Amino acid sequence: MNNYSKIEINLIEWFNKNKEPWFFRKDRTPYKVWISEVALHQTRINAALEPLKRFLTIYPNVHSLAKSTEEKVMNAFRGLGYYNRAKNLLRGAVYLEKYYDGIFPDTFEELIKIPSIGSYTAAAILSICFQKKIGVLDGNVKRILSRLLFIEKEINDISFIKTCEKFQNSLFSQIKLNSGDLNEAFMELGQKICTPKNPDCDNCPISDFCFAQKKNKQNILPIRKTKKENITVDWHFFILHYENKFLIQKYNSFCFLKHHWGFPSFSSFENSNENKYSFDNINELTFLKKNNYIESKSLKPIKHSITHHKITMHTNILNLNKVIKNNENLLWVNENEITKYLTASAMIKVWRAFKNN
DNA sequence: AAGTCGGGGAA
DNA sequence: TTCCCAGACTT
Repeated sequence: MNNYSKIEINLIEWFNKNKEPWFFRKDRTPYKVWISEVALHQTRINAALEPLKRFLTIYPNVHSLAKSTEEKVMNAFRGLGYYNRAKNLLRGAVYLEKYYDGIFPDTFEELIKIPSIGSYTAAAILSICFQKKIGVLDGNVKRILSRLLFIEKEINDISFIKTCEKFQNSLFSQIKLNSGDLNEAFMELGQKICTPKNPDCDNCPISDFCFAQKKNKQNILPIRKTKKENITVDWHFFILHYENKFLIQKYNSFCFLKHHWGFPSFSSFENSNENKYSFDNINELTFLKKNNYIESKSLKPIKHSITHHKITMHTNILNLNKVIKNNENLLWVNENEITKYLTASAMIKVWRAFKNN
């Protein structure tokens, strides 16, 4: 038996003993695998479980998703972050309806043309749903292979990827068991054993084949690009209160959370004197210039982060004595309606802080 | 090839 | 607290 076979058998055996009974592993239709994989991109499984369940309940199939709207899909995706994924899921569903009558194709070339499906998601769908012999290459697998094969190239370097793909082609071309299981085994190994820090090599089913482990260098791999420096940001929100309503607006061209609904706000950045406003024209919100409010109050600042921005959120509550006119980007809503509009975690944090105040 | 986009869990 | 990372798209 060659090493590829041993790796396959050891991994599958380990997976059968240790796999988690995630709900999204029960019904492996291409649609559910697609949505699940996209929801799990760049996020921890535990954090994604409830939002994913909710999304699949609201949109149980391609057709229901395809006929929805961007705003509703983003709200169904709330809590998961990277909301372009939600918009791309909608685009993907529309594309599937238009070109495939809602039925998933089963080739790599066709799948990656669908919005939101890249090489990772295509390989996941092909192996899990169609038993195609193709390896997925996500962050987990890259980390494992960097150690297993001792790849000292920077992760995502073209030669790093080539080395991984060459190994996977050899492994999967001679696979005897289920290729979807083998892919999931790799990823779950990355979550539980071959972790970013302090991998648990003693309990690793393939440590006998791991070159990094032989050299005791598993902790220095994979090699990553030096990360972008954090930027400190102060983000000021205005909760405008008039009778029973609150003013929210669409962030069409703001620096954060584009296309989300939120409270009128502006950000100030370190090393910059220029503030970014969530409203296009400062005259839209005359309260900032004139004293149109009866009383104001501030909440305790809240910490938040968006990619490399370290944000302190400041909330000002203003009780107005006259209403600011609506336009398409400004909306007065009551407490019950507002939760339908607030999608991003940052905004929900602000709203909760206000409610608990 | 590089920039962008959220969020929470681990250390 | 700080650090870390489970892709795809646009330019």
